[in-house]
Amino acid sequence: MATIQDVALLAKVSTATVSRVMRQPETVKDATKERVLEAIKLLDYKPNILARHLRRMETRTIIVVVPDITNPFFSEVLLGIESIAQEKGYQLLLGNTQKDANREYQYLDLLKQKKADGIILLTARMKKQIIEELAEQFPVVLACEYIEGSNIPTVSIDNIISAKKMTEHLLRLGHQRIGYLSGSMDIILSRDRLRGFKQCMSEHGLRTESILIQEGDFTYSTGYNLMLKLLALEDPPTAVFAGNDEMAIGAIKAIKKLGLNVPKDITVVGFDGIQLGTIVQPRLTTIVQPMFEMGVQAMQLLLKQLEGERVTQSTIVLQGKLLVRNSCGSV
Amino acid sequence: MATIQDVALLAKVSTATVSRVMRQPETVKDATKERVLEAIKLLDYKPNILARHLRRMETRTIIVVVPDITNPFFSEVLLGIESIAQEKGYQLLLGNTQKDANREYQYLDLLKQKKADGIILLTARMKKQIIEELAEQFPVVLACEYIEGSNIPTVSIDNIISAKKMTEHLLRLGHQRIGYLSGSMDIILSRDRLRGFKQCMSEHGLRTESILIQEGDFTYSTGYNLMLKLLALEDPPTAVFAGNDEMAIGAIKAIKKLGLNVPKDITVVGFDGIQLGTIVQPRLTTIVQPMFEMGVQAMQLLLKQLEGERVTQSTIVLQGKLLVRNSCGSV
DNA sequence: ATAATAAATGTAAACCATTACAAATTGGAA
DNA sequence: TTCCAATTTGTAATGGTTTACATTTATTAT
Repeated sequence: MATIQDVALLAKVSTATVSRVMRQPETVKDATKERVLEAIKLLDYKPNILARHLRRMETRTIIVVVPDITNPFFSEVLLGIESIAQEKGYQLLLGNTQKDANREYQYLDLLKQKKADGIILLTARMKKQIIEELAEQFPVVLACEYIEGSNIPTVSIDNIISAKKMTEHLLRLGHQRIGYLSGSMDIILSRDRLRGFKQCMSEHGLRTESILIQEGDFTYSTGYNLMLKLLALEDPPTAVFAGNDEMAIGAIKAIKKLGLNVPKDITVVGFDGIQLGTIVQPRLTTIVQPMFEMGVQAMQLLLKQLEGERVTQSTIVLQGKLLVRNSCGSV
Repeated sequence: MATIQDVALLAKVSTATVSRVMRQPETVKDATKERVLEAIKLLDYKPNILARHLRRMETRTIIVVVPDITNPFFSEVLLGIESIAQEKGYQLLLGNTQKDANREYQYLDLLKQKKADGIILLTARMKKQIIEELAEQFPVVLACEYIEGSNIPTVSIDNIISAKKMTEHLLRLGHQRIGYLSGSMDIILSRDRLRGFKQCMSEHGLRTESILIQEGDFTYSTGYNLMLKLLALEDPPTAVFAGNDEMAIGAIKAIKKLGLNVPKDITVVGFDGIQLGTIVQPRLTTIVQPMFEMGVQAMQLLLKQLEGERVTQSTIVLQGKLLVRNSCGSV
């Protein structure tokens, strides 16, 4: 494969000139430029990006750490990130972790080793201190999940307020006995959603029975299983709020399995706004998160840092929207 | 950030020795090794991967070109690729194209520029000749889609045989008038599936009416729309074979919309075996592709090439499995 | 003790593009 | 024509690691 030397030789100029033709063509005389371009074409020369990376100490690559690529929620955020990255000439290194915190650390190392210029974390189960130290030295953005009491740049929605909105909707429909299917409690965002639910209930003078609150892990199957549990109660809830759409859909399946109807017998609502919610029967009432937009904003926040701006105290909070469809019986 | 020089200085050895401690510890005396390791720890030294890349002319990165990351089929294949890559210490550079052939070319360039050691194409809409030239020089693997009459290493299922299996199943159930919803015809795999369908029909002495064969683009919405079209016929089919699950699910939705029942009134079957097929009502009869396994095999095939083996004429054909569920009424 | 071999370490080139700085060329003004 | 400034081009150092080859040190056999 041809190097810049070969081009220089063929075009009878120095390597510096060749480099300039590629990076700042204005500074090279037209005649020379043409000779060089011709040589480049002739040799099918492609600059070795590794050498450039080393010399310029940047890779035009960013790492995106994702807990699970097969989760449509994350892939939508990823798409948002990608759209901006692409536009600005950055590549994405996929940091799939399968929810394993150890693998998160591996990607941090990769960043330290300069394999990438920055990192976007869609999940952050690592020790707060470690991420903060990293963020001092490298461009870091948290998206979706965040870290309590840290001032690392973050993009998310307000899960507490959003969960309240949904709960209020259920209360408006007359429900009083509401079940809650939570994601795993070691994720801040599960806790926030549950908090919003509980706050809203108590603000309306209603107690939340702990038996009605079940902890799952955001998957379809736990939604299904936990719902069966709730249905087995002596006095099952009249409505169920699931911490995400997948669990809600699992819950609906469980209800149907027992020959009951959603929303006639039991109302089910979700959280996230994935496409699947429009396909299932009945269509799922949910909180729509601006997934793509979150990705876009996260990338833009990272870009600022990549361009040398010192970004602190910048937490972008987007709106979650209540989307009423059929699964709550109000339409 | 500390360099190898700093470590060498502190440990009072040469940079070569430091390098060796990191790559072949056996060749360094224990006492020296310890001194070096201590220095590394003390300075929190992380080798600059860019320099290593340049020197060794390898990046331990591979590009995966995906037409659409939000498609669950591809993300499952991606997961398979990732599992092996991870195991062997390779990173994945995400090559999302949004089905745009131009963007495929961009990723080829990236490979030529040495940003990665190899490439796995989950989509290949480029000119055959260009890919073949590339494959001469770099490790390339095609997965899922393939290129006709090319001997680039490929992993796929036999779409013709699989489609035949499904068609036979429908015929066994007594259907004679079968509709077919195809993916876009410019994709080889759509053509293969249709071919399998047609072959099977004619082998059983049945004609395939062209009005019953509709071309879509593998999306839920075209499945829906095309199904409405078929239902509007004077003499609609008693069964519909969709070229993929998404379209099948769209078709089911359309049938339900008109107040008809699947499978009682019309049978619908799909192709792929995505998780969604188990969630919809009725559960979808389909051909299950071993998505994860395809990813695994593709990565292994690439690995062989990365390790210097000259892989030719190796086309891995996996089995698609007929999975009978409720949507065809035979259970 | 000495030679021969093996093991451990060091030296310096290589990887290739970029860029600070120096040198050469060009153009215009006096 | 001469000089100065602006433009264009070249030289060589730089980035940090790896590794072929050379050298030194340790080990074994005689």
